[in-house]
Amino acid sequence: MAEGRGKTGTGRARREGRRQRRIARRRREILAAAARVFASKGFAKATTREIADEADVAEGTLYNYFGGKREMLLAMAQEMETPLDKAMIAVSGHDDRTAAVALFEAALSFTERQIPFLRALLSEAWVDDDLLEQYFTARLARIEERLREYIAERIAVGAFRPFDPALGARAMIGLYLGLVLPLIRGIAPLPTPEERRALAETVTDLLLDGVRIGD
Amino acid sequence: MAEGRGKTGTGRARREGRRQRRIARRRREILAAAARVFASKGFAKATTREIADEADVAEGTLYNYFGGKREMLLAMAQEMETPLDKAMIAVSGHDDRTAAVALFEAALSFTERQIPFLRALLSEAWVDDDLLEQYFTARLARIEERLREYIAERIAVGAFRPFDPALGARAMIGLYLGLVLPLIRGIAPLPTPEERRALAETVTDLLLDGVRIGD
Amino acid sequence: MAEGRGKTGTGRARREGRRQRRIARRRREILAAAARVFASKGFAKATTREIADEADVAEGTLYNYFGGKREMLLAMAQEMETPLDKAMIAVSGHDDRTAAVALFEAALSFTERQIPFLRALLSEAWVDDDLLEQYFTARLARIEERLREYIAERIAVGAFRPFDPALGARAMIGLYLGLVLPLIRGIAPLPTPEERRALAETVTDLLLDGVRIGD
Amino acid sequence: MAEGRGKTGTGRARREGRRQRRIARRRREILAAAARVFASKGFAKATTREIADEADVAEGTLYNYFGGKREMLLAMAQEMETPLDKAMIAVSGHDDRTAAVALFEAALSFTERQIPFLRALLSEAWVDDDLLEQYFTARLARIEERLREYIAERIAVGAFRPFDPALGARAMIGLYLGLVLPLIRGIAPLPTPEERRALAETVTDLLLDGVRIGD
DNA sequence: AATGAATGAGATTTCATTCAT
DNA sequence: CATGAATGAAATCTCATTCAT
Repeated sequence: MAEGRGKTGTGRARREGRRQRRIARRRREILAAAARVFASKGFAKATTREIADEADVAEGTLYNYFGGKREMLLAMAQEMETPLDKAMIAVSGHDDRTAAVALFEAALSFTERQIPFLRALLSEAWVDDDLLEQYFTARLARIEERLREYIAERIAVGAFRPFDPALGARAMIGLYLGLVLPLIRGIAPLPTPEERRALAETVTDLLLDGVRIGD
Repeated sequence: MAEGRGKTGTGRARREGRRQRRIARRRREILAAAARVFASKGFAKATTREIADEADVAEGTLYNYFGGKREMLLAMAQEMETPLDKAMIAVSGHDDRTAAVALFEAALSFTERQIPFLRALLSEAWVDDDLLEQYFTARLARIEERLREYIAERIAVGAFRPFDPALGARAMIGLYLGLVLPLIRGIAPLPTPEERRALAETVTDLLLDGVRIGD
Repeated sequence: MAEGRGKTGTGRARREGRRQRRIARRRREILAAAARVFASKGFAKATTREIADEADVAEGTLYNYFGGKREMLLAMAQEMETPLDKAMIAVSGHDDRTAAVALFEAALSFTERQIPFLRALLSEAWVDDDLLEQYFTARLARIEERLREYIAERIAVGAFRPFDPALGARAMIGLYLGLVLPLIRGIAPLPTPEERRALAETVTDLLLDGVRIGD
Repeated sequence: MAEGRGKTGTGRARREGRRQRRIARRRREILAAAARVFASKGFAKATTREIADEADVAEGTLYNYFGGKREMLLAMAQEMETPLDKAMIAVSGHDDRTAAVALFEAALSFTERQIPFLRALLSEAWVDDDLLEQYFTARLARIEERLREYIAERIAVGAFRPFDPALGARAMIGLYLGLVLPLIRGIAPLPTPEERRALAETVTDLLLDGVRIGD
């Protein structure tokens, strides 16, 4: 912040910088270790000893970086990207199919990147209302609203057949969740990029034109 | 001493019957109490003290009916109906839309009836592979297979457009799961019967004909 | 007490007698069952449920016959014969060897008859001073005293070489205990009557003349 | 940073050494406390709370040193010396009487040193077959075999009168056990060194020459 | 008298957190 | 900052005893 303090100052600053980076790195390592443990046994069954072992530090060290077990979970939630807004803006202007496929792919790949955090957080969000609301419901609600508006508009211009936009939005999000949860839980294998695209296209086509031939 | 105890015999049998019923009732009460507690705090955080309080018995009494906390969970799983087979048979012969709406409604109403058990079990199934496999994955896999066959057949006769039946089946189950999980988790309000039907119809129509007008 | 009360009285008395005998028999059965359980797991680890199962009655029934678990143990102790006095009197007048062999055999066969009770009681007497004192130390002390007197007298008349009678008595009782404990504990096989006699004779000869030839 | 840390290196090593010793000492303290408690109430009735109180640590601390109550018992058994082999070798070459007296004294003094452990272990060995076999029967069997061989040999050279060596060995061990158990149990006072020697001599003389004068 | 379900005190064990080194 | 032993609250489970039937 204060600059130009000569050699010593710079040296101290540099050292300070290294220290900061070292601390940040250690923090990330611990968080990643905690995520792995939470993911595999659930938050409640995970022990600080296990986390410490996984992170290769002593138990006491955990408390130099986090206030406690629960704070690690909250830190994970905050660390997680909130990505879909960008993706939604990026696809505006394209036709329905292109946009939908791109969005679906983006959502899938975002999910995959966050799997350990998501798996860890969901284990607890299933029973913790605050966590669920703050980090999941709230985010999904924003997306759902956008979808609702989009659908309503497409119906208004006669591009979509008339149906309840709210139900439609819920169904789309439901479809996404239902496909993605087995990935997070680890019972469905991660798709290759090609499979991901094929999945996105198939689902998009089903959504747009349905399964049935004729009308 | 010997014989001539029509009355006595009956009396003893009757008493035994009452006893059996009393025991079965108590067992159900405890299981329901456990389900409520598991559902609200998750299996791991639930304590036997809370379950006992909720069931209004002493802690020790729990162990006269179940071997321990985990056995209560397994008892819940076994108590749960496996219903969809019947429903699938019931709708065979109807046209696609009628059958699909009926199935979806059946699945929804089955789910609603089992909400406390489902919520309790899922909290643990999220971190317990055995439980997940035995009581969820296995059941869903059977349903998924049936769907796959059905789709393949409809494509073969030219009623459905050609797409990967496996992906289609996964997508349908995913759609169901995604819609139903918020209900189980308790963040979406239970639909009224009318809403349930509307939801089933909307989803079915989306599935069959898609959102888009024209082709 | 009051006799000649006619038919009814006699009938009632008879019935009462039967009842008394039935009760006494049931009591003995329960005590024997308890002894078996105590013997195999020790008093502390034995459970009333196990005793009840072994005796083929309900748990509550135990409390109609005994005040509780501990009272069963005490009842065992009281039930046990105190036999050696008679035996000691019986052998007086015989020569040393005959008397000693007979005594040793009597002690062995008494012990064998009481094995379940002894094993049960000793498990607890090892840690319960009252029980040990009341039922073991006290009895042995009486026997030890008699032995001491006997030895002193034989030394006085020049039949035994001079040695400390107290130590000698302790050694004899110790010899008996050390031989008999493995039987009670169940790690040495019960001797046949012939083996018992051979053991008694060998031990007696060792005691009287030692192992060494010459002098 | 690199090298030149003769002092530091030594310091760290020293600290580590102190730590190791502190841990070992604490372990011994806990084990001794456990032995006292087991000895006075028996293994089954002893509670971890009592052990912790006796050792003046918190209950949880016990589990930093031992896996549980039973592991404490096993640790005691393993900690116990197995001494008599050395003693038996030490006396070979002496005449019978000198050797026997020395052995008996050695056995007595070994026993006395181990009294708390022995008393603790025997309380459980009385009802636990594995413990008895592993830590008592097995050791005694080895000693018994040696005695048997020794007796057989002495009989062969005409030094001992002919009798069953197996019975003789059993009798000698029985004599030892019977004399020593009251000491372990705490009902006979510990002998002074002089009394110990007198006891060893008396018992040896009885064994060698018997009580009887003449033949 | 017999039964066995209910009880609740108490035992063992785990684990998040603290703190002296 | 790192360490890891100590802590003690809390959880699960057992079992002797009671008591309504």
